[in-house]
Amino acid sequence: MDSLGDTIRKLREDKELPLRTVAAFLDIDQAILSKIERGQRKPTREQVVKLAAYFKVKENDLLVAWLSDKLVYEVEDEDMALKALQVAEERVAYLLNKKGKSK
Amino acid sequence: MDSLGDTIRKLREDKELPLRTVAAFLDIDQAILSKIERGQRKPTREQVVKLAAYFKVKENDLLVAWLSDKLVYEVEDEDMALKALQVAEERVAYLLNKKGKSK
DNA sequence: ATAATTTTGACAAATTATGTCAAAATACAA
DNA sequence: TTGTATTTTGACATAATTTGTCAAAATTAT
Repeated sequence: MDSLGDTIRKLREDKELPLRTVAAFLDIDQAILSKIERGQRKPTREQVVKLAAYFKVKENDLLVAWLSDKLVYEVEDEDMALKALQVAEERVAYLLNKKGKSK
Repeated sequence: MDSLGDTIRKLREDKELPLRTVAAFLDIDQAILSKIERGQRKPTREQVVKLAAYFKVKENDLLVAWLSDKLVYEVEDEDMALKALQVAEERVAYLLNKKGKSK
């Protein structure tokens, strides 16, 4: 699976658009978009949503990539990264279950 | 599994120590420790390490709880929280595998 | 070679995290 | 009760991190 940056770059290059154009749509400097595409910066949630609309791809797909990027970034230099992710998963599953039942 | 805050509170209460004492050891105001124990604030990594030493519990156990707290916090109000965690897990597993092989 | 695009890095602005403080609330003892 | 220790709360200050701009350097395409 590609990183979010790779995905965005591909989408942009497929349409042969310069950074300038997409960055203008996002209302940011092209320098940032360049960095986002190469994983040196993380886009905001709003930027991801805008990009999904702009490129007409599923918003959720891009958001999953964006969120998981952030998660990986948060744990990547920790020894117990995997374990922490597993524990987090358990807890989220538990929270979701609880919320589901309360309806 | 308990949250990190609950764990810390139990450890402190077992030894019948006031917030003041442990907070002094951490070199922070007791107000913050109170909030940490109730999950209103997140401790720093250094504070977690110090606490593990102070209470003589496994540092990794506390760090896993701390990290997973942060992960849950990061995704909790997103619909695709679980999916994002799973993707992140895959990626981390992949990264670990790669690192392992390069030795 | 030159024009367009992308990348880089120094810096600024905005946001979020971390902390202090003092007063209010709570628990506990006398 | 009354007083005393402890905990909690919230307003505010400070520090750290994120997000952004800008202009120049590097790269790519004509």
